[in-house]
Amino acid sequence: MVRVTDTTDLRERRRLATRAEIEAAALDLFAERGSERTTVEDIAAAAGVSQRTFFRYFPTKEDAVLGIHRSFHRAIADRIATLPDVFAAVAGTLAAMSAGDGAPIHRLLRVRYLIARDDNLRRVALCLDAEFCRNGQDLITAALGGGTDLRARVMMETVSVALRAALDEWAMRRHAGEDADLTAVFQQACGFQLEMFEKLRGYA
Amino acid sequence: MVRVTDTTDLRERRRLATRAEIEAAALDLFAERGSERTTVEDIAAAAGVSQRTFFRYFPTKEDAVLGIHRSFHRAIADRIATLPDVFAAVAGTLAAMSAGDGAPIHRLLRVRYLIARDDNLRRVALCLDAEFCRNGQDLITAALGGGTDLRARVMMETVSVALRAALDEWAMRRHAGEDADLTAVFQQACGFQLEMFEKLRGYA
DNA sequence: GCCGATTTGGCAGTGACTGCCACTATGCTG
DNA sequence: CAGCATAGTGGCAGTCACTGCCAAATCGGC
Repeated sequence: MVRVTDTTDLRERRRLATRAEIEAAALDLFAERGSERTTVEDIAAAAGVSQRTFFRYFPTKEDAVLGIHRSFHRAIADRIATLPDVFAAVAGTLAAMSAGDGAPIHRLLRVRYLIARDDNLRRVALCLDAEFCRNGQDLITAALGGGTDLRARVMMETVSVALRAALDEWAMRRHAGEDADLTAVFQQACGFQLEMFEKLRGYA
Repeated sequence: MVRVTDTTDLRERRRLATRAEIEAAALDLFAERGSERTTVEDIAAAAGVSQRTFFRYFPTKEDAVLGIHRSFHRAIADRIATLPDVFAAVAGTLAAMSAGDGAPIHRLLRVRYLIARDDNLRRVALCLDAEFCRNGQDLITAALGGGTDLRARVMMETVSVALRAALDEWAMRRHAGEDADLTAVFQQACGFQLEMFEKLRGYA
């Protein structure tokens, strides 16, 4: 996504270039000293723009690095909209991403690794996940028809747990040198959930 | 929890009274105009203290109303520490609370209803839930022994989903006049999860 | 009634973010 | 190619959350 070239409009190109520059600067600074010890002024200066301009591109400093996160959510939501099986939608997106040219997955890896070690960033990412769940919830209730809103919510948030945990685990393992597969880790996380409910069936 | 009397120390009593006053003021103001449209100055003035003093009692304005939330988490964590079955721990806490004198559950009801309608508050509460999950995760790995940290995380976060959804659903229903039972709603939420994984077993 | 510890308020400062205004650059039009 | 509407940028002032610091008041024990 977000290809800097591929557009004839100079203004548009410039805009995308600036955006990319800010994102890169934020990524570097966050990795270096953490998001809390980095000010918007720092990021803006590193990207060669004013603070005011920074806020025209991103609403918060955390948002500057969470772009892939957002597009990742969008990709999953698109799948959910067509086939309303949340597990399949996530697994499919993960597989498609792993099979792709590698750029998005590398961005995701870097950001997820950052998130895993940065409390502030993790909080913000968690809120984004919650937003994503609300969207997905609406898609599911729209597709499967109304009735219990609670069911759709629980479904979305439950896969979201497995997905989030898998992303963190994957990022940590990859950073440690292992060549972990995202889809595999996700399925492992789902496996733990399944196991929980296998035991639970005793109660209910 | 937080009994205003029951202490001989006058200072301590005063402190608790001030704390309770601030909490009540925040609760009222948040209910009236939402947490974002309420400033710390507003809360402090309503509670009859300075802004500086407010921040000696609570680190953020959102924290002023999330006290029960915290003690609720503590109660669950205590149970997990003794018996490391997360479902049982949550269900047990819920049952004990419902059976109690009613004060904590009414506070919880009010706050949860607030949270369900206030985006900002919901975000903060979600972050508290995440913190709670991290604690619980540590307790589980400590009790059940190490190995996969991922499993403990997934377990905690998965029950947390059911719990959070149940709390919201319960608060909404109760506010609508129905006399919904928290434990029952929680079990319903868990039931939806179980159902998900019953279908999932086809894939795996 | 005095002393040490606690609590409080005020004030200045930082950092996130917004609204406003003037300035510049772009790209379209005659 | 000059001229103009529009988009993009920077600066500035302002609000709000939150912190550190210092002085005044209060409390509890002697």
